[in-house]
Amino acid sequence: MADQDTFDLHSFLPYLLNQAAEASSLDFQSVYKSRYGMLRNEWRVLFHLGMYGRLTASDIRDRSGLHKTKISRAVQRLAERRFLTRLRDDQDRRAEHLELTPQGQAAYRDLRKIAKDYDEALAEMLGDEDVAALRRMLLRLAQRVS
Amino acid sequence: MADQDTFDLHSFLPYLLNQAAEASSLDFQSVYKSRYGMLRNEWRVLFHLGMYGRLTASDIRDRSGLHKTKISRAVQRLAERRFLTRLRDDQDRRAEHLELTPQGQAAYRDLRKIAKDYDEALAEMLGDEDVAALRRMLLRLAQRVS
DNA sequence: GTGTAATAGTTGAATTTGTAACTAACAACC
DNA sequence: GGTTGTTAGTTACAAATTCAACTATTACAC
Repeated sequence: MADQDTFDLHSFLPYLLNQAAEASSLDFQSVYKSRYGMLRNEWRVLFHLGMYGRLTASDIRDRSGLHKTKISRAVQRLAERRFLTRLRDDQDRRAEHLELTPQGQAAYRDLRKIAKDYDEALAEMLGDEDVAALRRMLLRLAQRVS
Repeated sequence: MADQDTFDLHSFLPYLLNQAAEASSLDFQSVYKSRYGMLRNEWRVLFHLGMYGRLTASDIRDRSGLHKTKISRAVQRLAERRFLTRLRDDQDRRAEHLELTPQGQAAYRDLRKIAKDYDEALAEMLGDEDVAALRRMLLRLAQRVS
């Protein structure tokens, strides 16, 4: 059992990444969940629309890597709750342009502020570590892993 | 829309962490799924037992942070497939001691080798970045975020 | 001992996610 | 202008996760 080999689960990158991601997600989740009853995919869609303005579901998929069914359902719920409006494209009637309502924009600005503060708190927690290098490495890992 | 403020979703740590974690998890998932038909919680339980030897479900919960229902169901499936055995404790008959079968140990060693190689490939992909610092920071974030 | 609380682990119902199939609209080719 | 292929987005069904309730056992107080 547990024969000798230098492997430690707790320094295995996929495991570490998951633990860190889960912990920070849960923290931030409690914010958008309690304040706006949103789910993870919903705040992601909200943020994309908040940052880039009017987009179609496909635009969001291309930018976020989120699967189209997740986007479809997130958009549905956000529309029901009047955070965004859907506008059929006249040229291509398959596509829909999504845009935040004033209420959606307000929620975006509110959450963006909180996200920013939270991000800064995380960075501070890392003390004198090189947080810029952390972001660089995470981006690298996210972009192409295999 | 998108009014001026310095916030970028793509450098937001919880978002980056999730993207990186998801990408690397999916990669590694394809290994244990195709080779042993395991799910994520199952390889985690397998690894804990492989590394530490005989443990109870509660031990695993304490060490991994996994929820007890996930552990319960993972153990059930691993036992069905003869990767581990369950032994009722005589002193405390609520508790069960879990231990890998020879087959479970073989799977563990096989996956551990692959994990190690994969981890090294990830580190290599990061080139001359400070991977030790990355692990340190992730551990820090995982341990207590808020 | 008897009653109450705590712990180990399981189960069931409600949500959420993943996968694949689907509809509708456009594009391109003949 | 009809056939074939592609794209936008939705829906249906299966699988996985969450949450709360549950059983069985132990611990503690009196």
